[in-house]
Amino acid sequence: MQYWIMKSEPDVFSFDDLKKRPGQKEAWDGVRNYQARNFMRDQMKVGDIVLFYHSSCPVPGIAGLAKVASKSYPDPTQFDPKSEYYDEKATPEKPRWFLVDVAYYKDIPFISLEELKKHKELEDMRLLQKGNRLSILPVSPEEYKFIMKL
DNA sequence: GCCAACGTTGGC
DNA sequence: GCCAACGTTGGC
Repeated sequence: MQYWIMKSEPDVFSFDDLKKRPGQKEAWDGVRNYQARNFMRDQMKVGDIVLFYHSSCPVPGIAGLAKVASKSYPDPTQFDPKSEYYDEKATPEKPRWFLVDVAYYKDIPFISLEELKKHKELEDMRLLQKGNRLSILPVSPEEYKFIMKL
């Protein structure tokens, strides 16, 4: 079992939005970065815990907990010419982009980025590294435990 | 295979 | 809206 951070812009899709979805579940589509794709395709397992992170907003931070709710499968938006995520080089026979379903797991008090930065124990977190732009990142068990005690 | 140009991310 | 960081693209 692994831990992850998945970023989303709350204006586009927030943790509350996830809770309101049918089955409180959503396909994490639109990821178009190979490293992030590889995490979903190769490493995520059903039941992995996801820190749902709000980015590009007035107060960035961890908004709640979710779980990986499916194995990885091809992102259907890559085949849809009308989608903004359409990829003309992808075919159903040779899909390029993969995703997993993510399901609501648990409410926690909001933990801001500012708060995370205060703790020496978290200074090596990939999320906090300078220049990090990946929308999906692994979180170590130690980091997860520490964050849950904040 | 190099690398410059360009685009995107995301905090501030 | 700015800008640093970094990924991707495409010419050579």
